[in-house]
Formats: sequence, structure tokens, C-alpha cells
Amino acid sequence: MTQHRPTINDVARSAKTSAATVSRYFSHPEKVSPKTSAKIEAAADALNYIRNRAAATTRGQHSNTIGMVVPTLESSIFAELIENVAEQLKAHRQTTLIATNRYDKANELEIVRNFAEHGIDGIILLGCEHDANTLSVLELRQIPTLCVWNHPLSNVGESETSLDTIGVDNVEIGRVAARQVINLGHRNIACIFGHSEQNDRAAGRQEGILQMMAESSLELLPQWRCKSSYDLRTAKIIATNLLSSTPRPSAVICGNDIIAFATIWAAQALGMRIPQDLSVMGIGDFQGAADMMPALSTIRIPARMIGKLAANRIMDMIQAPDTTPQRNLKVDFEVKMRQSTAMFSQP
Amino acid sequence: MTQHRPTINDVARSAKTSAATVSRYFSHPEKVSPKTSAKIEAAADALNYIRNRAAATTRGQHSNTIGMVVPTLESSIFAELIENVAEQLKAHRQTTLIATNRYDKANELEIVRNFAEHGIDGIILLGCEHDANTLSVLELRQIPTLCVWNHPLSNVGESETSLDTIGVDNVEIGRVAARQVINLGHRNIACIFGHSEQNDRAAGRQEGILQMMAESSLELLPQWRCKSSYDLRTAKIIATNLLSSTPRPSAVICGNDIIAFATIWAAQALGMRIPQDLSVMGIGDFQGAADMMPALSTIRIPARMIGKLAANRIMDMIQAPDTTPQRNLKVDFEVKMRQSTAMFSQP
DNA sequence: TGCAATTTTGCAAACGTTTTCATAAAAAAA
DNA sequence: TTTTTTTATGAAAACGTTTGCAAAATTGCA
Repeated sequence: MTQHRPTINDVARSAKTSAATVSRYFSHPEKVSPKTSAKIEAAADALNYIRNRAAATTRGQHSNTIGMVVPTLESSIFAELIENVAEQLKAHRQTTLIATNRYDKANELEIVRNFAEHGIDGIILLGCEHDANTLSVLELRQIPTLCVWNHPLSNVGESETSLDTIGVDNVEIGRVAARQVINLGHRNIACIFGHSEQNDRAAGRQEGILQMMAESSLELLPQWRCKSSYDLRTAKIIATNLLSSTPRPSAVICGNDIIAFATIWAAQALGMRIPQDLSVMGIGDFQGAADMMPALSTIRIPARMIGKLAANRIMDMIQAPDTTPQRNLKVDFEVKMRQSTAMFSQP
Repeated sequence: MTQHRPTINDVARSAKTSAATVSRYFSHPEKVSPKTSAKIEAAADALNYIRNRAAATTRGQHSNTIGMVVPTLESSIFAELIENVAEQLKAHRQTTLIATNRYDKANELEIVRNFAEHGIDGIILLGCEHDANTLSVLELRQIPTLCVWNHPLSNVGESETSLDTIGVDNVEIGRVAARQVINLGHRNIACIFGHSEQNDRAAGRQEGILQMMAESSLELLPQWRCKSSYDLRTAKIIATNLLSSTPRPSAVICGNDIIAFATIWAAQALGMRIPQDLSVMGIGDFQGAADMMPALSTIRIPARMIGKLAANRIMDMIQAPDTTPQRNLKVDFEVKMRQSTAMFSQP
């Protein structure tokens, strides 16, 4: 028996044809006659032949692999995005690779280099802000790249990236979230933002919320302007702290739904009723937001749609790299007012 | 300028050395002298050289890539597992690829074939039950493979796999979860199991729960024996249904924490108080379980530890394929009794 | 300084594909 | 039937690495 794994030559020998034809059978099936196809299929099956994609890639072929970089897998919302991208790409016969940068641009650079080394066909990055070295690798290697999730910030910071984007406008989201709460009559509003250093989504939302409050002539007390990382434990501590000191806000706007969950649970643990004693507004519409008690008022980011659009767009970019259609596609979001917010009523 | 991306030969020419030495500089740095190393580093930097891993792999080299297959990314607990595996593997300079099979063995086979085509060095599968064709591909290609998360079932079904495993014993988990509830004095216990067809974890837990109830001479009423998929929406409907019919159980044991969350929220929506009116027991200790109100009593599966162990083990298997140490490693779990369960008290 | 032992280097042959080009076979047209 | 066009096939040259082997350079020791 052959100790070595069967190669295309073994299949060719067994099917009494040439390696070239076997290769064509797999890569361009329409170019080989039905009769030969049948023979090759039988031979490949019998030998348990498995293609060697690495070898194929050396000869300039596409690797049929798309890389995707997200900050973390622990947010259910990114999971929703990823699964939709992967599903859609599967329909295009592409493999999706996923890696997490843990909100760190240095990690991201390393990941992108690694993707490049493996000859990936295209890359989908989450967010619009990236390390200059990352952009340079992508540029030099001419790897089709797409930024998803958010729209590049117009005013906050420099829109450094020249990459195409598909996503929501986080400044607008921040503005709308704040407006909802303000329109309910709240005046004593606290905020728990996400950290915005390595995170342009958080930065945009913060900007939008602050804009809208300023436009409504509402002051944000320094002690009501909090920051938290996107994890339940930390956020709950910060929320508990915020809610157990006086004066107490009548509403809290949260940088994302994780923080909102934590705020609701912190309030409940302190014996407060939601929404009678406190209104809580989230952003994201994460898994559980609609089903928890009380259901969370939030802004739905259409992860499913972004995923599908992104997958199709990256395929276009790979297949027709010359054409340069839309650069930045803005996706609409949806306001979901549920049970965690109520009209302000004098305590 | 060179239209083509720089190759190892370009670097060699620029550094006034040979391609072989440049190759060694990247693969076995200790074999090249400091002086030459410096020259090569400078040249590679200047040219923005990026290695072509596909080409390397053809010459029989390792691809330094490990594939991992999980059912879904939407469970925070798998995310925790994955991130720990990936982090640990990164320390071994390995890239981790992630794919989801959506609880479908046919998808899994396709993924594994794809991994094999890409010349992956090792594979980590979630769960112990796999398609015979999947096993055959792994066997034929001699790809080091590890099953994680659960211990193979001893009694339920055939332990089909001959693969190494690292995980918890789900039958035992089911037994312990049930015992906790029974020991609190509950006699009218309902269960919402996960679907067990393509899911040996769910099957094991169900088996364990049923065993323990039988041993305690407790009958499980047919209408109290429910099944749900692992998603909030479905589970909440089923729980609502269960809890709004009479007689009503005093406790519900849930197949995992998603189902437990849904049950708690369904009960609360029906105006029941937890744990006074209903005790709810989960399994998994997902994100949020400890922080929600009331905090969920559950069984903690040590995702972090399993991830670390798995990463180290797969590296051992790759580096020393001959040695055959432990086959099945059983990992301990932890009971976390919190606020969602209470002693049974006559209504 | 000379000689052996060791380290570093370069040549050239793989690795398993894809693809160009030419040729053979089949189909269509005359 | 013969000629032309189309389609299917095979031979051989890439693709960018790694690595066995041998030669060259360096080091250690007397």
C-alpha cells in the first residue's frame, strides 16, 4: 500500500488519465468530458483522495478562504454577524476564518500578517480604525478588504482608513438613543460609555449621546459620566456605584447592551424597580434583550443584514477587483423601545 | 518596481545570500549566524516581504494551523472555550481556525474535509459523537484530533469515537443537578431538556437527570418532560407553556443555561417569583448566570481549563505523535447554587 | 601556526498542484 | 467522404518554499 497520502497523480494513474485532467476535474469541472469525469470521480473516491489546497495556492490559485477579524467572540451580536457572513460565504464555496483581536490593534496586525502569509483571498475587519501597519500590509499585498459594523466617523478623529465599509453610523445611534430617553421627559440622565480608546464604535456612540444632550441643554454631571469595559462583572460594579450614590439619575444610557444588562441587574439588586424607579437604555439588541424581564429598550444593529451584505461585497471585490462601486454603505438601525424605559415621573 | 510580490529569492538577492539561508532564517533562526540574520532582517523589512505559507506547506512543512469545530458561536460558553484555546495556541505560535457545524454532522464532515485540504496540523472537535466519514477522513490522513467538552458517554449509545477526549461527564452533571434540586425537598419537578439527537452533551445530561429522579423514586410526568432547542425564543415559549398549565411544578431542571434563562423570564412574565414560587436549575454557568436577578443556580463547566488543556494536548499530539498517553481526561465541574433555587415550601 | 571539529552556507532537488501550449479526438460543416 | 471547427486531453513548465548534502568558513585546541 502507499504509505503516502494519495496525490493527484495517483488518481490520474488509477483513472487512466493525466494529472492535468484530474486537476481540471476539480477546478474547472465543465472542461472535462462526462465520461472522464466519471472515471476520475470513481478513482478519487476509491483512493480517498483529498485535494492539497496549499499546493494549489502556490500556482497562483485562489485559496478560497476569507479571513474575518472581530474584537471578541463573547458578544453574542458578533457571533450573529460571523455566522451570517460564514453562511453566506459558504454559498460562494469559501471557507471563513475567524480570529479575535481582543480590542488590540497590535494583535490585529499580527492576525492580518498571518492571514496574508496563508494567502487569504479577502479580509473582513470589524470597525473602521486600524493600525497604519495593518493598512500598509493590506495595501502592499493588494488584499481585498472590507470594514464592517460601523460607518466611518465623520467628525470624531480622522477617518484614517481608505477601505470600503458597510455598517451603521454610531454617532447617529448615540443621538437617537439619547433622544429617546430625553423625549420620555428625563432630565437627570447618567451615561455608562464603553472604553473608546481602541474602539471607534464606542467613541461614536459617546459622541452622539453627548451631542444630543448638549443640544437639549442637558448637563451631564461628571459623576454621572462613567466608563466601563464591555463585561458584565465590571459594568455591574460601576452601575452599582453609580446608583447607590446621591443624587440618583432617573435614567441611564448605556454604551451597549452588556452594560445595560448589568445596570438593570445592579438596580434590581439595590431594590429598584425598572422602569418605575429607573429607565435603562441599551444599544445593540443582544441576545436576551428582548426576552429578559423587563425587556430592554435598545437600538437594534442589523447584524444579519450586515453579514450578508459584507459577504456578497467581498466576493465582488475578489472576483472583479477593478470595478470600484460604492465605498461606504450606511446601514439603517432600528429603535426597539421595550419595558426598561418609561416616562419620567416625579418620585 | 517589482510588480510581483517579493519572494524569498528577492530577499536573498537583496541580502546577498541564498534563498536557502533566508528560508532557514525564518524557519530555524538558530541555524543562521547573527551577522547574516541582521542582513536578512533588514532586506526583508525593506522589501516588505511576507512569507508564503502555502508554498512552505507543500514541502511537507507544518502549516502551524489548528482547526476547531464548535456547534455555534452564539453560546457565550463556547466563546470562552475558543478564546482560551486560541490564546494558548498562540503561545505555541499556532493559528486557530474556527468553524461552526450548527449541530449538524454533515456540516462537520464538510468542515473537516476542508481543514484537511488546507493541510491543517490538528483538529479540535466539540463533542464526542461524529460522523463515521469524518472519523475516516481523520484516520486516513492521520490528523491529530481531540474531542473536547464532554467525556464519552459510558452507557448512553455507543462510544463510537476512538479519539482522545478532554471534558466533563455529562451524565454525572445531570445526576448532580437533579440531586441538588431533589435535596431541596422538591418532588414536583419538571425538565426541559435540549435536543439530544445530534448532541451527546444533551443526551448525557438527560440520562443523568432521569437516572437520579428514578433513584429517588420520583416520577417525571409526561407533560413535564419537555424538549427545547438551545435558543431563548423557543425555550421561553416552551417554558411559558409548561408553567401556565396545571398542575404546576415547584422546580424546573433545564438542559442548559439558555433554557434556564428563558424559564426564569417566562416565570417572571407570568408573575411568579423566583425562587419562592419556582426553583430553576441550569447547567453551564453561561455569561450572565451569576449576575442576573435572581442569580442562576447552575453547574459550572470549566471552559477556561478545558481550553488550556486541549491546546496543550493537541500540541503534544502534533509534536510527538508516537507517544500515546491518556486517552480520556475527565475534568471536574463545580456546583454553583445561587438564588434561583430554594427549599421547597408548601404553597 | 596547523589541523580537526564545528558551524554556516549554497546548490539543487523535491513538494503537489495549475496552466499554457500543442496535439489528438470528436463534432460540425462542406 | 473530406475539411474545418470545436472540444478534450497530455506533456512539461511553472509556483515559492524547504531540506539533504557537500563545500566553505569559522572556531577550538594543541
